[in-house]
Amino acid sequence: MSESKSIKAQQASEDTALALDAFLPYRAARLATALSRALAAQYEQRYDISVAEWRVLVHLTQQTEISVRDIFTRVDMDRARVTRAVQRLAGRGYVSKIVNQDDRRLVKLALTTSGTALASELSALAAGFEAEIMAALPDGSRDQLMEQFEVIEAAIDPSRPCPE
Amino acid sequence: MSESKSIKAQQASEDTALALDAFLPYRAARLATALSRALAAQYEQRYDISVAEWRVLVHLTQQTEISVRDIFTRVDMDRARVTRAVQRLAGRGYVSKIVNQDDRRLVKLALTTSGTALASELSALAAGFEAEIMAALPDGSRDQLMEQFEVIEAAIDPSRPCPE
DNA sequence: CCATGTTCATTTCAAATGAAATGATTGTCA
DNA sequence: TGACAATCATTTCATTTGAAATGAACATGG
Repeated sequence: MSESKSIKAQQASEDTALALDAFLPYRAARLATALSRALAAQYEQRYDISVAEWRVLVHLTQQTEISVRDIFTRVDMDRARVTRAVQRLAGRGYVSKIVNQDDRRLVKLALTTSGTALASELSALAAGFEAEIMAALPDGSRDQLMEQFEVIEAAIDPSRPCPE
Repeated sequence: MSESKSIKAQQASEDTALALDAFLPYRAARLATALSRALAAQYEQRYDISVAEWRVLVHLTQQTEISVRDIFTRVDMDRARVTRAVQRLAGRGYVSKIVNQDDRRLVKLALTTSGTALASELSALAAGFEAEIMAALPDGSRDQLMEQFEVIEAAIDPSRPCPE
């Protein structure tokens, strides 16, 4: 092992050096993938459900009779990704797709009976997962976090209600 | 427009309904992609650099004479992704790759002169980006956020120093 | 010194991804 | 009414992704 191999840990031009560990976008990405992976590990195998499918399911738990567009605009996913997730969920009988007769370009999505059951299980699992994690933080941290997330997102996206 | 089309906003089994907007993994993912996209928009075109390449560059700003493994273990990326990012950076003359003579399986990566210059520009840009965002939050929020991220990651990953 | 097992970086290959194209439907406005 | 634009879901296609395979170099234990 090249122990004292003159570890030249050369800090390239200190003035501009950026500590990646303390850099918000990087840390946010790391946190998000860690959370996503840990949660997915709890259902992907057991239920054979992808993250995209999970999001569609949970979203339909809140509002049903909704279109593909309604989902991908709200759920931060690509149109194609939502379409595919819905296709697979429909193929497995968890979601029903019927053409909206008022506007036949739209599709009315809804959970089937088994879809509702599945969504309930997943929701319970997810709630438990989150509770377990938040238990490591002091009370109120959750609301505080959400509030901070909200502010940051607003600061990023100019199309948001940005007072000033 | 099907105004009063009996929007049956049916809340499937309220007890298990999960508010996606208040669900930490979802919000973290949304925040991360928003940050990543906004930042990438500032350099991807101008410098023709991907997120993976950006991470490698910035990482080499902190420690050089380092291997591919050192990077992907610390930077939350796949081995293959790091290899590819390094390949492209090397091909464009930003990064040098030399075989480590003490252990010829390893590669010693380092920024070239132009790589150092590019990294400096990108670091400055990134720092500015972050500062602009953090300005929307009260003082101290940044450290607080990082601390919370740290705790959450520790709560997720059992392989971390989890006192108890 | 040899055999076996590890650890690297890279490549392979199948699956996921998303931007743009498509086709079907609706809105608009002359 | 009819041409033209807009909107929706889906599909296409080229790129990206990551898990596993590969090959090269080292470590270990007989």
